[in-house]
Amino acid sequence: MKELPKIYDPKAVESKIYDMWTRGGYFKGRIDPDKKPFTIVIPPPNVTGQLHLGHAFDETLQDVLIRVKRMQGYSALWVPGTDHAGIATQIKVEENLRKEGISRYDLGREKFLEKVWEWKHQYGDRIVQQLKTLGSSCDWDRLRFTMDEGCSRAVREVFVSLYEKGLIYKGNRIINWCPKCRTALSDAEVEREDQAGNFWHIRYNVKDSDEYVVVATTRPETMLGDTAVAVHPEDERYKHLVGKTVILPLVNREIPVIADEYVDKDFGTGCVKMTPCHDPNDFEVGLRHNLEQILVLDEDAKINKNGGKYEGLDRYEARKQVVKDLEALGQLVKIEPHSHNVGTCYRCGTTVEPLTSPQWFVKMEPLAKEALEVVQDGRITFVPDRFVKNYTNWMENAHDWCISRQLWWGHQIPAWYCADCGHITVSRIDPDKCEKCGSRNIKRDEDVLDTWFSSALWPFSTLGWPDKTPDLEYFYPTSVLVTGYDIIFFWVARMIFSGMEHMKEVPFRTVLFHGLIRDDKGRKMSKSLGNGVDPIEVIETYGADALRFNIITGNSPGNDMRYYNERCEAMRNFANKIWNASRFVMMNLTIDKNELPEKLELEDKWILSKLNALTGEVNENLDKFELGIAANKIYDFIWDSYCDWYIELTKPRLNGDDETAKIGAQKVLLFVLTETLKLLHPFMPFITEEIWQALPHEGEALMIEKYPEFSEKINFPEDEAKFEIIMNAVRAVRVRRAEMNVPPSKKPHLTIVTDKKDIFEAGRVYLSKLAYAGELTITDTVPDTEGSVNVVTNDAKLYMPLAELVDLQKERERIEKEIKTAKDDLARTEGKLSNQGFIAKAPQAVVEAEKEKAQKLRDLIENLNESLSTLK
RNA sequence: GGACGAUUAGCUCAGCUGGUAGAGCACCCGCUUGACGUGCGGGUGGUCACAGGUUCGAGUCCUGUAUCGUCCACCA
Repeated sequence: MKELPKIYDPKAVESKIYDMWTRGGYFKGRIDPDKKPFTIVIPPPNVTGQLHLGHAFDETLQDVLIRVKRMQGYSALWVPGTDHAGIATQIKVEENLRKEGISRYDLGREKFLEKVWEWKHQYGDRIVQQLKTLGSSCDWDRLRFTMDEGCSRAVREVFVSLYEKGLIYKGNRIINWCPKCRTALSDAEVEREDQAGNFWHIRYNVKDSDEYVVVATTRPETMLGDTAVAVHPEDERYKHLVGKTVILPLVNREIPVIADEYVDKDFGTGCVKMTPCHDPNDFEVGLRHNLEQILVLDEDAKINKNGGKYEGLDRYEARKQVVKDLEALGQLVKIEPHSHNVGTCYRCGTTVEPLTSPQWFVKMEPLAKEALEVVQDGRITFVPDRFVKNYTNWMENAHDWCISRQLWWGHQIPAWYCADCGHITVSRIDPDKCEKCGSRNIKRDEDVLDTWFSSALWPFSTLGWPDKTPDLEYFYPTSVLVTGYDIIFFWVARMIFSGMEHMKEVPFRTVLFHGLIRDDKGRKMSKSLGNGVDPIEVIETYGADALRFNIITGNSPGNDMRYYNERCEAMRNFANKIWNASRFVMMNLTIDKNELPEKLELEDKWILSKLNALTGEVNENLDKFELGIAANKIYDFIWDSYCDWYIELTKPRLNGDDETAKIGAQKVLLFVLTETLKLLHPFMPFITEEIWQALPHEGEALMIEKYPEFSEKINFPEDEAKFEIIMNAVRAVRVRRAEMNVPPSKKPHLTIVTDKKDIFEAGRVYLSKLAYAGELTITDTVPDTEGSVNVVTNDAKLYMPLAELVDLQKERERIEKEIKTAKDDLARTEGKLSNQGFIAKAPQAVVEAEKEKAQKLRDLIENLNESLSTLK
């Protein structure tokens, strides 16, 4: 048996163990008709940089699930991969170039993309490395990237097929435009924030009349693009103006007054300026009334040539100038402070500008229908289920999805425009001529697709789709998707309708949502705050197992959690505890086979039965995705039951002369430790594997051992209860001694008076050790108790001659106090039992438990009374 | 304007299908108990945000209220 160091050093074992697993090929997902598949596809981390704690959380949950299932005999596959992250990555690379003083335009598309690929290789590899450091048991042979050849084919196939079905269309519609990223965004990519602003009230004069209307706006510069003023059809104040025209100030354009239900009579002045090109509502109204569309902003959010003399001004400068000019003209009625909601780009935070632009869209309504059904009818389960409501609400109201991006990094849209006939050719293979007129004068769309378009296909594109691969056949649908609730709309929703549309089957059976990891003050971790925690640094300090256990415990599904180094420290201590317990077992081991002895002592049955109960509970909680509860139970068992009690209990046998007893203790120690390591392995894979390898074992690796299951063979509830009687006595003695400050070195003669002599006799060997007894007498008759300290439990009265420490008066008071507490307790219990409602309506088991409790209290009171009467 | 979450020991959090509250850290007392001081034994500490209700019984279910947080939403 090899000698283990006193303190567990994660650095010395983690990479070694990981290599061993890799060499063994244990991460490999194998198609095995005799096994059930269990599949997870990783939410692909962006290749923008490095992993953060949020990833560590995500990956740990997945690794626990996949390791458990693998041990339970499933053919487990965890597909790893990374995401090209269109905007995010492009921004990063552009920032990098800017340091050298060049822009992407200087390089040109082709050269720029080379640079991005370089970046991708560098950071993609780094992320893979970090995933391995965490212990992730991914099948690395199946590593994928959203822009690799296969995924790109999937994207192309989906785009073309949706286009053919009429579910993808190109249209000049209002979209969210980020002037900094210079691209269109989907609704999901726009974040909303309240900003302080103003309501500018502007007077529009009615043509050929002294009348005027006043409109209020938060964005006065957009008036340059106004093409109507709208009022409510029933609004008596303005009814007579409908059909007339007003003169748009500054521009001096005649625009009609129209009536539309959209206008709220009671809000503002009841008159709304209509800017169809720069407001989504106005756009809709404009369509209804056939209003002219005048776009006044360019892609940098500067006023374009339609803005007349304001051309070239930035939107905010234009705002100032417009207001100033209006004021000069006397058309500005008033300015009211008003906070309003503005959209910002989720990548760069710039205020987005709604504007009309020719873009590609996915028609949502037909796709949403089935996506809603599968979640409603349970074909997909959300954990926790409260997110169903969130999902449903979004899916029911989803607008068409703008999928084109004016970027270079991404999947280029497979559409070709004919310069001769204007036809758009959308094709699976690059065409060399227009499919309609045959002209060779065609040009490919420069735009790329939304990153999330390819992510949406991830569960099946990674398994080989659009080909009919054996992987796809066997591993799809995937089993569980693990992800943060923050990307339910971006990703989860879109995977669901994509799976249903292209695979005719759900992409996953269960979605396990987790929360966000925040800093110790509850703030979101972010670069700007500088409060981010690097998981790799944490692993350096505390070890991967400690980080994993920290993340898994003390947190319930779907809830955010705060990260504390202190907690990691506690988990590192736990790892060290296991290490030393194992070290103890190994030091005492003379056997080389893991098997239970023929004869089991009471304490053996107790620990085995406890282990068995733990096994049952762990499995139950894993089935419910309560990983934190499962992990906590293992923690408690190892620390409390195994280390603090059982190991101490075996010491007399291990150090004794009885060879059979010695071997027996070793066997149970080894058996329980091994089973515990199996239970713990998915949570703390490194240390458990390292220890298991050093223990007598059959098989190659712990990670492919069978996960323990509840077994009647080691289920001893009665013996468990009997042993608890001894434990209670030990605890009672310890409490008394602690109260009197008796040091462990002081070992008085202990007399146990009980009618359960056989039980205490069974524990004789270690009872004296744990209760610090010099000599031990177990009897049913009360001895001479002169000068004794009395200790009382339900089942025994214990006496220790510590005359010098005994103050009779205090002893009497203490016992009387205990009697009173017990009596109060009993009164409450009996009150319950005499309550007819309780007896009649409470479950049988609860009533029984209550009766048992009453009996125990009566025994205790009796013992206390006797103890009091013999006090001298 | 909707929806959701949180409110439990000094701090951070558990507490599943209702049966008089748990952990880690912190704090206090004691310990060279031959695995571990990253340890051992013992202990202090909670009217479970508030108000009602259902129930024999509620931290746990229902209805409100308050505070904090998140998401969704086209009021110009």
